[in-house]
Amino acid sequence: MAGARPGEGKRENKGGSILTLRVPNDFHLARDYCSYGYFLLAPNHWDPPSSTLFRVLDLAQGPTVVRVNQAGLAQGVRRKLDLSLCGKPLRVRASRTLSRPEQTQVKRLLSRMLRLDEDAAMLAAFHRLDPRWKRPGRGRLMRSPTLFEDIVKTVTSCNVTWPGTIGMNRRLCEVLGAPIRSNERFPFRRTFPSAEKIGRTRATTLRGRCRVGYRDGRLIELARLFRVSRNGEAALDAGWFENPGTPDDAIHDVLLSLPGIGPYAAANIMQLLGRYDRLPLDSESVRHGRDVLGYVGRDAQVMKKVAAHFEPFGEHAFRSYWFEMWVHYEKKAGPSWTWRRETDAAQFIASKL
DNA sequence: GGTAGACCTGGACGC
DNA sequence: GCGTCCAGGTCTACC
Repeated sequence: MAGARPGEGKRENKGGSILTLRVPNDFHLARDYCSYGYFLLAPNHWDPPSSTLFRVLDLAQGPTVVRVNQAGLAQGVRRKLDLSLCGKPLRVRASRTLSRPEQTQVKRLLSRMLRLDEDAAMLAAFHRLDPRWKRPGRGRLMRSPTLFEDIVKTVTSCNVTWPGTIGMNRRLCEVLGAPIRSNERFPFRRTFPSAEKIGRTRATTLRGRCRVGYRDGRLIELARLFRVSRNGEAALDAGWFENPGTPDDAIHDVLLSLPGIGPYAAANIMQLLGRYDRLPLDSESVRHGRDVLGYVGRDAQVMKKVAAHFEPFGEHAFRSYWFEMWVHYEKKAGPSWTWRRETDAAQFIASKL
């Protein structure tokens, strides 16, 4: 189990707290953080030369930036991973001094992002079913620190090209995010906006300044459903979605009933919740079906063939599908941990892949 | 249940 | 620099 025990591995640096976060034996920060496209979306930032993850977090006593490294890493952009780093602890530097509860909060949020609590038995089962990913150690998929952010990122990735998604997320943070208090230079200085903040934002602001287009009303509705009221309750309880005991079908049905969420988005949010049996089929799936799997026919026919191709992977279908596509991207653009957000983003358009 | 068209933005392209 | 076309998933109306 990962995590900094209270009082363990914690130091005060001149600018802020330093924590040590233990990780599972097979965890590699560069490989496992740069495993899903959201690692390129604000307020996440990956710095390839220093193999450092920067992230603005909204903590109990205000926003802070954390810098995360894995112990023993070498400087400079490297195409080949040093897998001997697997399992080495993470060094987390905060931009300010954190209280004890905030240290626990940082641990919890980073653990969700990096899937440090991923079920080891499930990972092993995935590798048995699809041995292609055992040796490279692929299995974890990066996600956001909160379910709400994952949902907003999914909605802003629908019906838009990837550079558009990058722009929407950057502007959501710039316009609605809470600012950090620090004179240091960071890639981002504002949090991802909370459900409370988006829920009380005007549609004209979302459309005009964040340029989310017709998604404005849908994002506000979603935010109001996840917004915690004064009595501490929300119309939608994130804990219910995150609870492993909640049946897959129940979650899927609720997701499909939410504004802005159709079959693709619902399946994608399911995988972000660690439920990998559904495939979020979209135009990328069709491209993959044609270019990599060699299928022919109309889009709908190719999509059906892609679904049938991954059906034997059962409850691990998404991971097999995703890493197959991800390796294809890496063949075109180099290893994901060498990608830069702004300059490499344009490559991730179906027509160019 | 299946299909068509509208919804927006940003990039590519032609002039 | 301007106008046009196109890509992208969801939603609604219609058959």
